[in-house]
Amino acid sequence: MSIDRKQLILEAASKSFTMFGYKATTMDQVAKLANVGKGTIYTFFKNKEELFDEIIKGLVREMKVAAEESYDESKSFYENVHRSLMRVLEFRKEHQLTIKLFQEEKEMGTPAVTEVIGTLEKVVITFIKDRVVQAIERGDITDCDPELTAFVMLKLYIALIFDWEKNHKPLEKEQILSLFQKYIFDGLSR
Amino acid sequence: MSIDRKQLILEAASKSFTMFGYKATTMDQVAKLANVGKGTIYTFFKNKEELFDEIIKGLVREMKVAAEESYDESKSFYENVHRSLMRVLEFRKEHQLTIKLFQEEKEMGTPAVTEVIGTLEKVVITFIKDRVVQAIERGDITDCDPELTAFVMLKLYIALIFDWEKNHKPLEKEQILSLFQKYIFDGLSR
DNA sequence: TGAATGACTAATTTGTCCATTTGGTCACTT
DNA sequence: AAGTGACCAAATGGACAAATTAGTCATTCA
Repeated sequence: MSIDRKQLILEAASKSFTMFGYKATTMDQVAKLANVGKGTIYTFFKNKEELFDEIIKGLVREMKVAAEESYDESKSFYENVHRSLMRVLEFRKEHQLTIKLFQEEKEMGTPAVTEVIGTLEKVVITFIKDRVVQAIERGDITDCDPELTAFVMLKLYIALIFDWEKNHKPLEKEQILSLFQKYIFDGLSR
Repeated sequence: MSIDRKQLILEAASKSFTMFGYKATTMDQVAKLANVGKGTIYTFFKNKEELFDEIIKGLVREMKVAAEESYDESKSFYENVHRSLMRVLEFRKEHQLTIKLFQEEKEMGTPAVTEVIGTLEKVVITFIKDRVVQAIERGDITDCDPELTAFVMLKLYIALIFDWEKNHKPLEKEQILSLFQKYIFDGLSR
């Protein structure tokens, strides 16, 4: 049996997207990186955008699995957020790709990237929202709008990961976690 | 004494920036709107960018005065944040301008606008930071990194004002205030 | 014989003019 | 002396050409 060409292509494309972004990676380049003919790519993927979407779908799937694995019914909501966040932050490769995509979205506005980020955010918010609903039912957290809460958590995460680095040195994983605790869970009041 | 032409120009430009953004307002247009000759503008302002900067300086000054007026030493930090936020949200005209600028920054990346927003954020963060330092000293809030806290507060504000509207109906002033209370001050924990 | 390929084509992007617009000046008016 | 708008140089936008890139398909070869 020959090597799995589809996998080779996915990995090559993923690497290229991470390094150069969506717009700047050419299909020729992906073919070269994957050591396959360009035509081969098109036997597995209808076009560039579908190749991109499949990579994102894979990323979402892995993230979801990771977040679900780290979920423990018996632990508190905060504990679970902590563990999920930790797991997500440890996905260096996937994380790097999303960072690159956020960059490209911000400074070039590539439509395919904008779209992907939109769905990515929707998926994440839906995921968090469901957990928030459970947490409210269980009485882990105070009553709140689950969608809005998920939205705020995601925005806080993005702000700490992407925006803070623009003018300051990056935050450590542990810092990000403790900031989540401080701002979202405990609050600043005495 | 004739009418204050400088003021006329500032108001006309401000109005035009608010309606069409920085790039799309022409100096001819501003002259027409202000009912002055184009040359007159250049007797008061070196160029378009300086005219823009003066408008922003004015906006910052007014905001600062408003925030300072609404500050009351005898009240708690949260109470003061509440009052300042309320005042800022009531500046319809200035608020409209900043919204337009944020839009232009996001979808066209006009350099002059990017720069202005950068300094605007710096000013706001410095302002909040100072208040946070005081609040910590007074024991109003738990110990925290003042800069990071100011950053988080600003980002939360921007997320609620600008980003939430992309996919949901705008939040009311009262909602925004209560969300600040919920997420930043009280926390979600029970 | 069918999976893989890369030369080929169509479509998109980039680069280069030129026409138009716009920021900025200044001789002239009031 | 303050104010102006015709004027000029610089920036911008649009039309067209050149170059790059996405996507196809006849050919190869295992």
